[in-house]
Order: sequence, then structure tokens, then C-alpha cells
Amino acid sequence: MLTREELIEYSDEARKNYLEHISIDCVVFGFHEGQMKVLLLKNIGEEKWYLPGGFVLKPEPIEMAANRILNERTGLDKIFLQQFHVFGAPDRSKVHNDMYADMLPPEQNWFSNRFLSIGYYALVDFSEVTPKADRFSELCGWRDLDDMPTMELDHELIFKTALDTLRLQLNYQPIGYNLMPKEFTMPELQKLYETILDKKLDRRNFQRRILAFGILNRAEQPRKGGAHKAPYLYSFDLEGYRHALTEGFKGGW
Amino acid sequence: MLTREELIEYSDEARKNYLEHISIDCVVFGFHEGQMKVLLLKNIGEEKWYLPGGFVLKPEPIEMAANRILNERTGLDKIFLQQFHVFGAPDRSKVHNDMYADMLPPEQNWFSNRFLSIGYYALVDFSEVTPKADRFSELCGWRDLDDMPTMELDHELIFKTALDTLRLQLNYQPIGYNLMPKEFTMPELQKLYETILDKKLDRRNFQRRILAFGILNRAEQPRKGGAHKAPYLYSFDLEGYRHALTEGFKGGW
DNA sequence: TACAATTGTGTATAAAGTACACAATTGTAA
DNA sequence: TTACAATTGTGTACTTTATACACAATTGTA
Repeated sequence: MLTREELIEYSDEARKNYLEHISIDCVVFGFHEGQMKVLLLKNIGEEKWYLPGGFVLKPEPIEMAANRILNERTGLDKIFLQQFHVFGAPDRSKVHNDMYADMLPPEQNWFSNRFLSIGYYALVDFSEVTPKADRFSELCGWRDLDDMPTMELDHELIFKTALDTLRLQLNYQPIGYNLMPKEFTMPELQKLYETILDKKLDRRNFQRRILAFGILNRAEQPRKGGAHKAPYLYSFDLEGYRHALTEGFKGGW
Repeated sequence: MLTREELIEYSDEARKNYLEHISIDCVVFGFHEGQMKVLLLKNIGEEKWYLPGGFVLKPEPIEMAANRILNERTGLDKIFLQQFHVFGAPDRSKVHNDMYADMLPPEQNWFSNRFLSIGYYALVDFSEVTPKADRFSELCGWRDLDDMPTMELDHELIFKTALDTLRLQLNYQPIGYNLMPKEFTMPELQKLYETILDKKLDRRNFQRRILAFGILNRAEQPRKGGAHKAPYLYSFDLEGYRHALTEGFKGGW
């Protein structure tokens, strides 16, 4: 929550620098210890959760805006980003419209604007992220996919749409290069797929299918030290991966 | 091209009614006599082609805006629309920015704005469309998919992205209900698929596969009068079709 | 040293996709 | 009237992909 003076300053700055009526919201997926995670922000002093988001600078490509916004939250530089939908209901920013409504007249108040939000989802390497809160939030951090809090505005819809899109893309694109560490075992990769899809897959059939895609390289040496039989280590074959990204897996027709 | 007076009037009206920085562009697909068609506009007195487009009214849901814009061009009421991408390069509206640049100062000139364009594609019944030009264009009409002219702005990119999206959706969604007349023959439907995909399909395998989707009903009587053997008539089974639309065809995983 | 947990690999069966052939219908030209 | 070309309806063999399931090997622990 801003004071009146802060609101004036923020509004003036925003109007000067950002495109009006346009915002960006990001669903950042990470994967850690067999759990799919999403990056969320929590308001100062309130149980109000949000997706990380921001605005587009007047001369800035929207893709770059999404990158900049996420760079501020994660410290990451080159982020795998996928635009997936625009959310354009007229009342979607109503909560924010009302929040500061009596502090400042609408023509001066940035938060009185109607915003269309461009949704991006990001796949990031969990271990390389250092979550940083923004000026409105006391907390920026990971939440488990199966333990998401209630979110403000239409952020639950945005999140759900992102997840649906990700699940769909699993059918014709490789996933994992941006989510897994350099080297990983087959069961670890399978866990990623199972978490995204929220269902169990057959271990043997998964291995055959994934290998048939031709996007993995097997290391010579298996991982040692752990309990149980030492599993082989795999890494993504960048050439095959990129090819699969552009060409897609299966023709369908 | 507008006169200075018209530009002033247009700009003032636009600023009053529309959300700034946001536009909508539509790729309207129709199918007629075995040819896929796209609805295009041509500027008055110039060989400049555009996709039909428009702006979003201040209190209007974007989906409704797209519907309104297309209703004005086609006369159609309930249009199958699919949002597919936002085009947000800063220089994408440069041609328009420059066009009226010396007529009016930027802060008053609507066309000096940067616009992000939300891309929608539409599938419509060719025979029910009555193309109507807008105030900037002398001509609104169909062009064959394989005979598209060079287009202005980034409209070629928008068109190409729409077509790619449509081809992708063919793999997990039924297509045709919005494009075909009530009754049609199997070869006619096959032609639609072949046109979209730009490749030949095997007649017998196509029939089996399409029928297996469970979205077609066969009429009792075949079509008569034509040359050659009388083909059966089919219509879409609305229940099955809707089910396939929401559920998708094949799981993949 | 037996055991539980986990990994690697193979095989039988079902389903889906692909390639291809032949018979039936209809208007047209001889 | 009849042969013919064009087109439609249907079926079958073969290949590829997907699914279900079993057993042997490895590793730390009790």
C-alpha cells in the first residue's frame, strides 16, 4: 500500500515511462526436489498473493519487457519465455482500480487505468534463481504447484491458463532443458513430466519414448554415491533439442 | 488517406473512445470451391493491403471488440474467434506513425501512437459473409490462400502466425464446423484439410480417421445430380464436435 | 548376508497409422 | 446402347507406435 505522496510519484513516473493500459504477468515455473514450483509475490502486511508482473516501457519490445521484469525478480538473464494469452476483461484490474480510488483522481492515478495483461510463462533453472521482492511485496518466493494460495485479480486464471498451455505444449515440444540441471537421471526427468501432467507414467515406456525423441545424450559414467543402483546421467542434446523445438515432435497430419 | 481536418476529428474521436496503444488484427479464413480464402482490405487509390482490424472501446472486453470489428466487415454475428498472439515490436506501426506525422503533433495524432496488436483468427462460413469496406479502404474481399498479396505493416507476419497456429490446432481440435456449409461430402471436407495443410492426404485413410473422431453424422440420402457416383452427405455432430473442442483429440501423454 | 528400494532392459499385445486395390455409380462421347 | 473416364465407397495387409507387464542387476542398510 502506498501513501498519497508515493502514489502521486509512482503514477507520474509510470505515466512518463510506460505504455498505458498494458501490463505483463508472468508464471515462472521451476523444478526442485521432484516438485514443480511457481514464483509468487506476497503483499506487505497482507495475505495477498500475486504473480510477478510489470509494465512495458514506451520504446520497449514486449518480449524484452517480460525479460526485464523477470530479471528483476529472479536475477536471471536469458529466460525461456513463452507468450500464451492476453487477459482483457474490463473488470480484471478492478481490485487495483478501487484500491487507490479515493486517494487520487482517475486521470492522474495510474491504478485507475484499465489494463490488458499479456501472459508469459517462463521455465527456469530453480537453482540459479535468487528471488527478489519488489516495492509492493515483502516476499518473493517459490510455492509448490500443488500448494498454491488464493491469488488476487485474475491471477488464478492466468496461472491455470499457463499450466494448461504448458501441458498442451508437452505434446509437440520438448520440455526440460530450461528446467533441469545440466545432468540428470531418467527418473528425475520423468518426475518433471509427471508433475506437469499431474499423473503417473510408466517408467519403461517413458524412457523409450523420451529416448526416441533424440534429444538426450547419455553420459559414460552413472551417478555414484546415492543409495540403490547407480542410475545413468543424461544431458540434453542441444542440436536435437533445438530441432525438436522448431519442428515439433509428431505431425499429427 | 485523411485530410488534416478528418485526421483531427478521427484522432479526437479515437482518443475519446478507444484504449490507447492497443489494436486488434484479424485473419478471417473462409472456404469456397475447394479454396481457402482470407479476408483482406485494400487502401483507396493504393496497392496497399491490410488485414481487417480496429481498436478496443474503453469499457469493452477484447473478445467483444474482435467480434464487433469483424461484424462490421462481414455482417456476421457469432463468429468463431481464436486469440493467437500479441505483436508488440516497437516499430511495427512505423508506417502508420509516419503516414500522418507532419499533419498533426504526436500528442494529438492517434496514428503517432505505438500499438500492440492482438491477433485473432476467425473461421467463417464463406457463403454467409458480405464483405464491407471501411472508411480507409475501397475494397474488402477474399483472396485465395495461395495468392496473397504483399501486405503492409507486420500483417504478413500476423497472417503467417495465424496459419501456423491453425495448422497446429488441426492436430488436437476439430476444424470445419465454422468453415463448411451445413451439409458436405467427405471429399469436400478432405479438401479443406488439404488446403490448410497444403498437402495431399490419402482419401481412404482420411475418411477412416475423421470418422473415428466421432464428430460426423452421415445423411441417409447421398447428394444427387452431380456427375459421377453420388457421394454421401455429412454434417457435424454438434455434441461430439463440442466435446472434441474442449477435450481435444489425442492425449499425447 | 538377507533385504528393500531402485535402476536397466526386454517382450507380448493392442492400437493407430500407412500403403495400396477393387468394385460401384454417373454423365459423356462414340 | 455402350464403352469410358472420373469419382466414390469399402476393405485388407503391413508397419509403426503405444501399452502392459516381468525379471535381473546394483546399492546401502539392518
